[in-house]
Amino acid sequence: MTKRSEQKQEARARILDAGAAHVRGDGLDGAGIAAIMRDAGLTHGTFYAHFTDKADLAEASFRHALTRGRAAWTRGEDQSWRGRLARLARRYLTPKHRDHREEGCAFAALGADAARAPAEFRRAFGEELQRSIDAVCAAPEDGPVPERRRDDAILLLSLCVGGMTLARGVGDRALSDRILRVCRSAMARETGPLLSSGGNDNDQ
Amino acid sequence: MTKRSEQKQEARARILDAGAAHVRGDGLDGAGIAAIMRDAGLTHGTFYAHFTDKADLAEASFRHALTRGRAAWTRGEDQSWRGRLARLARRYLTPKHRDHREEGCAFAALGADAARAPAEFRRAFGEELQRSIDAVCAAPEDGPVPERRRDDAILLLSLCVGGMTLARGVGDRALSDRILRVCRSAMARETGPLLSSGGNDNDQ
DNA sequence: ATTATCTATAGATCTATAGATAATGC
DNA sequence: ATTATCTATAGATCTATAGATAATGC
Repeated sequence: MTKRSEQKQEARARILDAGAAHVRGDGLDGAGIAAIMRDAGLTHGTFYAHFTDKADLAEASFRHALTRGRAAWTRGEDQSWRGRLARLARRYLTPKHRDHREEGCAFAALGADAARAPAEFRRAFGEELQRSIDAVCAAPEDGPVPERRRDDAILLLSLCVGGMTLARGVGDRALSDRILRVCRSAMARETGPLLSSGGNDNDQ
Repeated sequence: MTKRSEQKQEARARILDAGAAHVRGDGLDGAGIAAIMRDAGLTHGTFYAHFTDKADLAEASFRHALTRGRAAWTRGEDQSWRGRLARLARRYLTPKHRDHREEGCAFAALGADAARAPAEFRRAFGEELQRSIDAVCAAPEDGPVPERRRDDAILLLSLCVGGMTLARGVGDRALSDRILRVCRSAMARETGPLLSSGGNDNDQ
């Protein structure tokens, strides 16, 4: 509203952008407040005027990253369930995504970290995953989402996260590329007629 | 050989056991040398008589965990490719495995950590993954492993790691159980006739 | 005499806080 | 006068090292 609160909100937005990048790039522990604030163009100490502590920032950055990611991914021509699946299959398991985890999927970037994180962060992880499942399933104009389709979304997201996790962990480039290729072509197969729901449960 | 070197080797084995548990439980960064040495029944300072530095222990612990895991998992009656697949499908995506990551699969426990680790660790990650792929594929008495079957192993391991990663990250127990259930039943389906290789490429 | 282990600590890193400064708003 | 930001630092944690101790082996 006022110029002052606008200034503060802009600062907070810059901290969140930097936080989302650092958390995905360096992990929940590895991301340091000093480096995040430097990237946000502020000094270290100011941090505590915006967030109560590091855990607060970690959760906000995680949610920020996923909200942005879903917005980018649900944007596009084909808003149907199959269209979204096809976009996921095409864009997720790529070398580009693998090589830029600081701006990629936060589930893959922070999967192992979340398992060790406090309950509050894991609650956020679950809520965001639920939203991502819903985003895969529900085109806005569609009716209620059948549970079988939700199961399919869970399966495909699991494959995406697992394939990306292994492809990123591996030092050998050839093996890493192969993991992406194998999982991507399975995605393409699955988003065809092989899903348990037949992939077209909404079209009967 | 001598009593002295035996004593040292036993100490090293205890450090490795403790290291494998801490690294999987607390992550590469979270695992502290002091706590590991305490669990091994030694004092902090002795550590450097056994390993050059923390990175050395991290890699050795990671390999130790996977070597042990494969030994436990390749033991059993049915040593065929389908038998091993079935065992993987039955035992990996379980609540018990999810709830005890300190003694479970190191790929799932350290997936995100590996992506940020130095090249040396990622080389180890790739080599161990290659060994695990081979362990899934190759029953000792079988002939040469067809590449299609290796692709299937990569796909199934990716699904295992991804499902476990998400199930562990999620705070909500019901959602976590659902992820395990969905991925496990897909595993069971895939280890049936749906794999690209037909699951029986060795039986024609 | 050698060596496996122990005690003590230096040095680096990181979170969080306290007090100062400078720009906005009444 | 209020508040967004900055400077400086306390306190905690962790890796790594140096020097001492005690058990084994020649």
